[in-house]
Amino acid sequence: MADATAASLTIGRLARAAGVGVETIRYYQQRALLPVPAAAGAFRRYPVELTARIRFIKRAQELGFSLDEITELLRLEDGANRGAIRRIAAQRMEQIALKLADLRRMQQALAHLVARCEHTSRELPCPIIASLAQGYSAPAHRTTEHR
Amino acid sequence: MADATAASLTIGRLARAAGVGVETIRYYQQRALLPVPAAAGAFRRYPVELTARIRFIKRAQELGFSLDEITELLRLEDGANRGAIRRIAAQRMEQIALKLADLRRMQQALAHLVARCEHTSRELPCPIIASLAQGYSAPAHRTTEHR
DNA sequence: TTAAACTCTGTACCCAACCCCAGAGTCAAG
DNA sequence: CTTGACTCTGGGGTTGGGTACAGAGTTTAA
Repeated sequence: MADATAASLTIGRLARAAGVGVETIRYYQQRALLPVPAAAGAFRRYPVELTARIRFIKRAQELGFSLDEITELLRLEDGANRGAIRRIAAQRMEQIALKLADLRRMQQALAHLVARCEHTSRELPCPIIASLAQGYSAPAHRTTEHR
Repeated sequence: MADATAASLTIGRLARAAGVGVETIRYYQQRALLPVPAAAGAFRRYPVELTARIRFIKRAQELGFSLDEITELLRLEDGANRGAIRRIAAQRMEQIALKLADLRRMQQALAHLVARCEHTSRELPCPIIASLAQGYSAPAHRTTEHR
């Protein structure tokens, strides 16, 4: 008769309850996003409350937070330090703004090229190709995006 | 006598001329984005024209094309098949549009949360945290299964 | 009671686009 | 002719967020 107060789940049930895979839970444990309960017998048992914690993580990911950022948020989970929480959110918004600007630039450039390509006579070279062949900007230092 | 028309470079010089690392060139060779010239003596020699090809690749990357897409573009480099070229560009624009929509949703959600956080009394829980704790929308797949 | 379904630990692999290193050979300037 | 800068091949590692076994032990429902 285990205690009736803290219902507990096997890792598989917890995973299903939270809508993730077992491996994900173990991975989060490695990343210290989730606690590793002491084994009761051969297998570990997980309090149901962890379901909410996993959902928290997943929801934050939907908003684009990295697991590192989520670790921070989780550290502030009690909500006591709103300044810190808002700072993380603001940082994330700034990253988003940068990425948006980036994508809008690409979109513009592409739209421009495609439009030109549609209106250029077949005798002239394709403007998309031509532009790519010429327009490479600075080799200042590699600027390939990698978030 | 070696031809005076086709000046040739060592891989290091080519890399510097194109503004990339030697490793990058070798990598592009593996990906068949660049030809591997037959070795003349112990080392290979690269025609200067490859500089333009590398710049083409880099410029296309700036516009967000993947190396796979660039391979396609390079296959169409002569510009004969504009329809195909435009299709690739259009695909890329669609990817960008999707990503933009995605980011705008995130931005909105975050802005909303931060604003609420700023205007909520200190007695109530921080809305950012509270929302994360609750709002997770379950993923369609993987309820029971493993694939 | 027995077989399916689960859990444990540990390691390896996936993607993209490279970067870095070792060790041996080679080329070119002084 | 030496020395230092380069090139070759071949392998490994990086980041992020996981996924996929392998092999052994355990639980549980029929």
